[in-house]
Amino acid sequence: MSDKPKRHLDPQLAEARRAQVINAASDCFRRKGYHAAGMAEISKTAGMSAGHIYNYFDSKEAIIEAIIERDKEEMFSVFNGFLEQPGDLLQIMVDGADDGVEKHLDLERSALELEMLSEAARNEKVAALLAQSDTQARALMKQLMQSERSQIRHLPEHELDARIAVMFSMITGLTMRRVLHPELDKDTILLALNPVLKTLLTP
Amino acid sequence: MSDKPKRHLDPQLAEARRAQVINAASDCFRRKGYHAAGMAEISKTAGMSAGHIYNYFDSKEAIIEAIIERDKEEMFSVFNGFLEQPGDLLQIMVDGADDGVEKHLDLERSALELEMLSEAARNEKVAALLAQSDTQARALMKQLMQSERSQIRHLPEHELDARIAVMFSMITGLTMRRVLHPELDKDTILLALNPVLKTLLTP
Amino acid sequence: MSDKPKRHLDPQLAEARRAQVINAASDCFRRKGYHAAGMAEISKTAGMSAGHIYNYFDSKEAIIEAIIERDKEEMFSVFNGFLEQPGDLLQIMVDGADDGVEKHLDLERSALELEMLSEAARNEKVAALLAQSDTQARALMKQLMQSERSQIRHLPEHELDARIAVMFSMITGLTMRRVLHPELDKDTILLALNPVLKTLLTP
Amino acid sequence: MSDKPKRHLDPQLAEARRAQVINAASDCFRRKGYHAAGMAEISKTAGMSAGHIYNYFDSKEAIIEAIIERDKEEMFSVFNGFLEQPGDLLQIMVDGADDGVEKHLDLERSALELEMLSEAARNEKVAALLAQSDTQARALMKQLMQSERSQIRHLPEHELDARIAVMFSMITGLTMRRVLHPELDKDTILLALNPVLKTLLTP
DNA sequence: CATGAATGAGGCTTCATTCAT
DNA sequence: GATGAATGAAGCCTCATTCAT
Repeated sequence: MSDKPKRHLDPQLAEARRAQVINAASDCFRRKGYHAAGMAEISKTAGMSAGHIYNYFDSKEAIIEAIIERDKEEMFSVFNGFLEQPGDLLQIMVDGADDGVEKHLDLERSALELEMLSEAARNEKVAALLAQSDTQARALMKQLMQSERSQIRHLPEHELDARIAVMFSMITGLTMRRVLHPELDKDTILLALNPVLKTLLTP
Repeated sequence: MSDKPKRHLDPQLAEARRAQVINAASDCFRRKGYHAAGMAEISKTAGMSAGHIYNYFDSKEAIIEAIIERDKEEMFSVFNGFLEQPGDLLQIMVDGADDGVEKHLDLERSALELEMLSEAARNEKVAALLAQSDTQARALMKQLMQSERSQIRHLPEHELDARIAVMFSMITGLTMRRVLHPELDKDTILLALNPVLKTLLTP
Repeated sequence: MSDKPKRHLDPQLAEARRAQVINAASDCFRRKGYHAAGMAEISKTAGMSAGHIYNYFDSKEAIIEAIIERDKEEMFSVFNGFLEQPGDLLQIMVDGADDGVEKHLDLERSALELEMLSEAARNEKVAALLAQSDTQARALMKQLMQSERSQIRHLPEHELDARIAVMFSMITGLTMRRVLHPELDKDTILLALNPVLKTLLTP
Repeated sequence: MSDKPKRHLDPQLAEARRAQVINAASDCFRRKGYHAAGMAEISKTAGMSAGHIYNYFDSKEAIIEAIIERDKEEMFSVFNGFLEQPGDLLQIMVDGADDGVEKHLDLERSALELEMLSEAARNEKVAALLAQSDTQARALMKQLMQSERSQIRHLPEHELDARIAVMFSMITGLTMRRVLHPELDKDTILLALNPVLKTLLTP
């Protein structure tokens, strides 16, 4: 598939450059969307010539793939935070919802997530990466649900899977909501979200 | 704004042609995305020359706007179906969820909805149309929730708004879910969705 | 060249239709220019379907050719007016200049004349028609200059040709002037034009 | 207005490229006219890809504007030549007319000037640039007429303005004349032009 | 390693012209 | 005679990608 392994003499510098590009592209995609953000803008934001970016990424598409990879890692740390936190799972989630809703209501974040999903609908590689990320997130969530601190640790797996699917749907949906309904505020959401979380996290 | 009202002598033919284009464009946007689908492909799919499309639509953008309008009308009839249906609202929604989840899990439908949301994130006109459609949908939902057949008709408005926001988030989220998690099936979802609906539709 | 003689059953009607189109196109070209005026607009202005115009003219180009032909005839009558007028030629021309300058300062008229000259620079047929019209105008002018009422009727022909060339240049130039210098008014022009006319029309 | 200043690292190269495009476009506009000359042809003539032209010009319109600017500068140097030349103004102009008429009779030059005027009749920006150029030319001419070497330096300004308008009309008109009357030669024109110049440049 | 000049395919849109009715 | 729906070539412009330096 890739004929050009593109070895770099200084792997550390290379990694730094890749990060520069990923961050810059991330910003640009957020602001303008994947299609509307041009390589020219990305290169300017990254402080690097357009041509040089191709020494680190095979294509614009490869950049969005790298962003997904990075976001997956961010997601891991969020879940790890939950895993390490003491106390009842329901309480953790309800507390986390406060921050989480705020974060997911961020309009620019929505835009980027939408771009990626949208791209996934027709780009197999992107779809595979996102699906993989989602699978791992669900696995981590299930692990949480089966931990000692969970009131539903004894429910059958299939039941847990169902609850996770619905819970994740809700989170994704909240992210999208902002596009359609920008005046919606965090507190309103929490008013209805908390009872739903309770439904999903208690037997 | 538009100097060319472009009256058509045979309004029926004109409407048929518009529908041809809207359907063709829907397909193309689903398959390739709004940006990637070219007018050439749309025109071929519609069985009509590219130039001729411009006798019915001012621009490619006008086509996606028409699609949104069409979908809005479809949404109205779904709600009207609910409004005319007898019986307890919770029961209606739980029954409706059966069909609804199936419909929303349809991968092609998801792709098109994603395209539109995605476009909305940076196209104000599209955003406005979708927001308007969403506002009306929420109003209809509130009307349902305040009808005699609803167990929560006496809750404060703000509470109803919150529940609606979360409920709609979940529906949108389910639509997106399919992209990330294609092996998810309807019955699994209903397993967890029904209790959540109950939570949202009872005091 | 023309395979389709296009005989019309009712030649009078046909001529009326041609005139309709010529007048409409004349207006449109004046307002928008030859290229910018579309057949759609011309047909609307003419009160006739676009397709039907092609029963009377082979192409858009044929229309501008017909306009030139019409204008040539207008030009004839102006000269005929001069020929029939009594009195000294210089006086006639000085008097005529008053009206003429006004007419030639008309901005829309300039636009149409410019369009035609511009088209002539690359369309042989148009060039030929305009040249023919110009040749006849110069011949008529020479006839005037050689008439009894002219003070310069005994100058050698070559001298007359030269004066005509310069005089016609000035008229064309005044027409164009309006585009570059719109605030220029008739009286200012006459102030300098009359002495020049005198120079050209006296020995 | 323009978000992309498009700085070029090597300003000399950039200027050379701009000149390449300007020259190529001049040729194409002459031959085919502004509208009929396509970017494809211009790019081929310039020996440069069509896309690359847009690194130096924002649009096709910007190219014609640059041509106007270039011609304005040429015009300045002609006037500066006159200003620096010693001797009586009338003599200078009569001598200048010899070269000037030749230059203005050049068919290709005419074609381009016609294109620009023609475009000015419906493109405000082009009209403004040409008008500005013309205004400056008239100012320079007035300066000449008011210099010591002029026999008419004491005439009232309004009288000078009038003479300038008529003189410039004549020059523009001569340029156009060639299109209608190609067999006209320089000597014939001078025969009548010199007395007119004398009329305009003496009290 | 790094640049940005250069390419060229492809995008949306317009419009003179044709033709079935 | 008359219509206007339909065509399709051509137009201007954008942008991911390459390559000489």
